[in-house]
Parts: sequence; structure tokens; C-alpha cells
Amino acid sequence: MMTSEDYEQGTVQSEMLKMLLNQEGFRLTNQRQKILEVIKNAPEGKHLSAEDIHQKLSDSGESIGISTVYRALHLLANLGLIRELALSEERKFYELCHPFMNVHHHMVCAQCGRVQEFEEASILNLGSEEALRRGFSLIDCQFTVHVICDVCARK
Amino acid sequence: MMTSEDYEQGTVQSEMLKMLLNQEGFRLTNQRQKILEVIKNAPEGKHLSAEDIHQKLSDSGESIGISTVYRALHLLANLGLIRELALSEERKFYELCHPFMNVHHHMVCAQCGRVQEFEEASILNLGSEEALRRGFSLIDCQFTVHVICDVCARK
DNA sequence: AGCCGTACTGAAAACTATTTTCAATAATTC
DNA sequence: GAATTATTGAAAATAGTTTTCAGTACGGCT
Repeated sequence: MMTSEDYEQGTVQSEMLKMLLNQEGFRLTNQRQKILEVIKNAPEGKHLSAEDIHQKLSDSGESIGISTVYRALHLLANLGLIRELALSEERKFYELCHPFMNVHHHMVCAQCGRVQEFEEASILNLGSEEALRRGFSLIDCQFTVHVICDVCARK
Repeated sequence: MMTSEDYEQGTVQSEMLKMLLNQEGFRLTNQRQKILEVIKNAPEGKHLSAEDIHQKLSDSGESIGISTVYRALHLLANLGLIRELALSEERKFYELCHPFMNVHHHMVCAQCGRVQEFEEASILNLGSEEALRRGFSLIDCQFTVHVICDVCARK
């Protein structure tokens, strides 16, 4: 019989993550799993900073060092599992990568910092064409539209 | 008769800059002029960080404090004279704004950081449409394509 | 041209985000 | 299970940027 603990120890997802990591000489640690979990559980369109993730982990009783969080974020981004966003804020944000390639982009209010996502598949094509033309391999396309939102416009 | 000193003191450009600043209660200072000058003189496609600008000023004998550089960059960006770029590097970069709106975008190698510009007018339309749909007013569209460049791909 | 009020400057200190160091720990490999 | 070595966490270090504050200099006014 399978207990819930057995279940926790080897989901299909974590097995695949383990293989992916081991293939490159990395290890699947508890910390990396928990960090990825937090990013997965973030609501659609919500972007988390390293500090946000660290905080959420603390809140749920996990004490993972902030340097471990940063290291895991870099690793997961390099593996293509998460996306690092530079929304012209002071810090970087992270979101889960969608299978294959992200087709959503960000509209950010220069005043209040509010971020909205929007889909626009054609942008990916424009980016990949430009990369191809130069013989470069595409990693990601980030389209960021800076606006003054309606709320801020009314002072 | 007009001496070269008279000429220095009131070019049409600096007069316009002065008016623009005064209109908003700001002042035209030597430092702000020099800083904008450095950005204007940067070669096409070259992006300068605050530190770069500070360095160039030092090199040409101007000793302007780094905090003044940062303050001027924010001011000039707010006035729409320069554009602040978040190319997912650790620091921000600045470039002169082109009359009305910028139609060029950036391709940056995730490995070596090399940046190339490319033109793509349709992207501006996509951004302004999305902004309009939400009733937001457009400030800027930044399209950044992350790649591995040919040089880095060959290890 | 000169005075006044206040925006601006620069040096240093403060701050924020991130990275590095290093001894202890724990995930794979054998 | 033991050996190897990638990983962790706390603290210190670093990098970029912002704030503080006393002194300076623009620009409005006369």
C-alpha cells in the first residue's frame, strides 16, 4: 500500500526534475524543490522577487537561506524552467516558464508599478526571425510596454 | 560681433532645454547640460550606464558627483529626453530618445552580454494598441530578445 | 546688476539587491 | 553504507543606487 509519504517522495514531476538536474551534474535538493513549488503555486500573472519567495517559504515554516534562493533561481532559469523578468524595476522577478515558449508580455505602469499581462503571439515570431537572421539561438523574448495607467492618469 | 563665448552661452538647443526645465520648476545647470551632452555624443547603438557617464565626464576633466549623475538621469528620463533601458543586466542603461518614439529594440546575448539593435516598427503598434485597449497612455515599448550569440554558441 | 528664495550639488553615509566565502551538511555514485 | 563532491546557510563582501545635509548657484524680481 502507498502512503502519502511515499507519494511525496517520488512524484512523476520531481523524478523528472531530478533527472534533468542530474544530467547536468546538479542535485535535486529539498530546497530547490520547495523554491520551484512556490513559483508554481503563484497565481497566474503574479511575479515573485527572490525576497518574495524567501518570505513565502519562511511563512510556511521552511527556513531556507536567501543565498540558496538566489542560487536556485539562477539554476532554474538556466535550465529554462523559470523566466527572469527585468521589468525596469529595481529588482528582478521570476515566473514559471510555459511549455516551449512564453507568448505573454507585460504592461507596467511607470507610476504605480502595476503589471498586467497580455498575449501577443506575433511578437515571438518577430524575435525569432531577428535571431535567426543573425545566426543566434533564441532564448526568450521580453516585450515590456511602459504606460501611465488609468488610475494614475487621474492623479 | 559674436564671440565664441557668446555662442557657448546660448545655443538654440540649450535655450530649449532651459525652457523645458524652467517650465516645470527645474533649473538648467552646467552638470545637467554636460550629462546630456555625453549621452548625445554616444555612438548610435551604444548604451551608457550611470557609471559610464560619470567616467566619461571625469576623463574629460569634469568632476561631477555620481549622485548628481543619477539625479540628472532620472530627471531627463522623466522629461522624455532619454530612455532608461532594463536589458536584464545588473544595472540600467540610458540612451537618447529619438524624436517622438523609438522604433529600435535590443538583442542581448545571455552569455557575453553583447547588445545589438534592430528596427521593427510594427512592435510599437502592438504596444500602443494594447495600451489603448485598456485606456492607458503609452510611454515606451521595450522589446528585448535574449539569445546565445554565434560566438558564444561555439563555446 | 544685485538680491533673495530655493533648487541643485557633492561627499559621505545609508540602503537595497545580490554574490561570495567557507565550514558544515547531504545527495549521488560506487 | 562509505566516499565523493555539490549544496547549504550565516556572515561578510560587493554593486548599484539613493538619501542626507551643508554649501552653492540658478532664475525671478526689482
